[in-house]
Amino acid sequence: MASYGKNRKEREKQRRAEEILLAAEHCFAVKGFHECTMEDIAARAESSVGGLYNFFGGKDEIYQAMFYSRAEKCVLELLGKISAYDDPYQQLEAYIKERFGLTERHSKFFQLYMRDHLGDRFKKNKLWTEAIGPLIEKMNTKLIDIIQKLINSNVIRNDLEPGFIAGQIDYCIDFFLDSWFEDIDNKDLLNKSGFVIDFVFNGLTPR
Amino acid sequence: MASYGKNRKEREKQRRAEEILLAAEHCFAVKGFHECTMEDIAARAESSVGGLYNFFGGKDEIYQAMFYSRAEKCVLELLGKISAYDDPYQQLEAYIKERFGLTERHSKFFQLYMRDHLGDRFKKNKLWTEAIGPLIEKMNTKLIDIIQKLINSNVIRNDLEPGFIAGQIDYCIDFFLDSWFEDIDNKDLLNKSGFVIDFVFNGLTPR
DNA sequence: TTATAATGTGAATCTGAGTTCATTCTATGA
DNA sequence: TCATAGAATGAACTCAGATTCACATTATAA
Repeated sequence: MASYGKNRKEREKQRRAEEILLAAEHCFAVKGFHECTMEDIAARAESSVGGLYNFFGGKDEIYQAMFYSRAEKCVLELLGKISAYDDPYQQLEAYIKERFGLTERHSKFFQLYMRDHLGDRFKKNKLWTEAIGPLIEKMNTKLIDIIQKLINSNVIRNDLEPGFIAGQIDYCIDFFLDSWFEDIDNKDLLNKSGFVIDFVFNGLTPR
Repeated sequence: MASYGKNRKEREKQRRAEEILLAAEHCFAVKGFHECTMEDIAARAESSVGGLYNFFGGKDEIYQAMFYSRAEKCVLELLGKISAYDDPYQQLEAYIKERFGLTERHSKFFQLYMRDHLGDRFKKNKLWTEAIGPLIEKMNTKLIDIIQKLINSNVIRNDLEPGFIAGQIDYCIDFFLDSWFEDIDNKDLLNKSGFVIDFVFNGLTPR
């Protein structure tokens, strides 16, 4: 049957495209966007340079397709984990734990994210403003929402902006992530979430 | 007198070279290393492309000369401010305040630093490992030293690694810096140092 | 089996940007 | 005034790397 075969072809093509994205993810993460060549990607995808163009329009398109699909997946996973809880404190814990989990599971992507996109934020290019930005916004909104509930129930002090608190929590997490990347297989990240909770709630003052 | 004229020439050359670095600093900060061309720099320095090569060996050399001179200056300024105090708590305050001050005074440089070097850390290139790394190390050692004293005198709790605390403080500061860069002329940074102190010492728990 | 479409290949082409260089300009010092 | 050295200029050169393309291979469907 014609349509059956066509569907299989479709899936096959999808699969091959995904393999290319996987290769690209690795190469971009290791070298950064500019230093990574189409040959690098082709080699890792066990393809020829020209072959890549059967699936994507060019280097930029590969980068964007790969980057966006990863970012979207991460955000969905994160929101999924949070929604397993009703209690906002547990949600906050889940958020922090899952930030670590995501980084462990998608370490290549986050390596790339840090490498290229802490700079790209300033560039305000299309990929960022139209695709990635909204995703991050969505996550941030969720976190602020949780924090607001914790303020209302007097678990968190009420004299600070929820947005400010959300940012500070994220940066505390980022500290661990950055340290982890500098010595990637030494320590397991998941266990660090307790430290973050402790630090952001109790601070440095002795008890 | 010959030697007199020669010295003036020297100084003139120095001055012109510094102008070029200033132009380069701007261009690199705005576009990032790869997107910034020699023509961009030449235009901003009111020079021709070829003219730049009378002062520097090439694009890389310009970048490195500029980057290192800025980094060195910043570290010296920071250490200078700290050494004005004997009391470690005041030193910590001075550190935080001066981190903000530096960023305000050298905003171009720090914009570039964030753009390119949060990625370059992973690259471990020569500029980083031999020049910038040691500078940062020096600053970090100083901060850890201060924190250790505060732990000893029971101003800071003693159940956390000083290195960990130093990192967390830096990341709290970075949060403000990043926010500032996203809306650069809105808020004055200097006033934020109180927030950092408050947050890292008291945390989120209501009093 | 064979026609056809899809995919793979890598050498050739194109492009953009860093570097070089022959030449011109400017300032110094005799 | 004139000779010389240093600086400025920008067109030409070079080269890495993205893209294209003519051709080969493979898989599907009749």
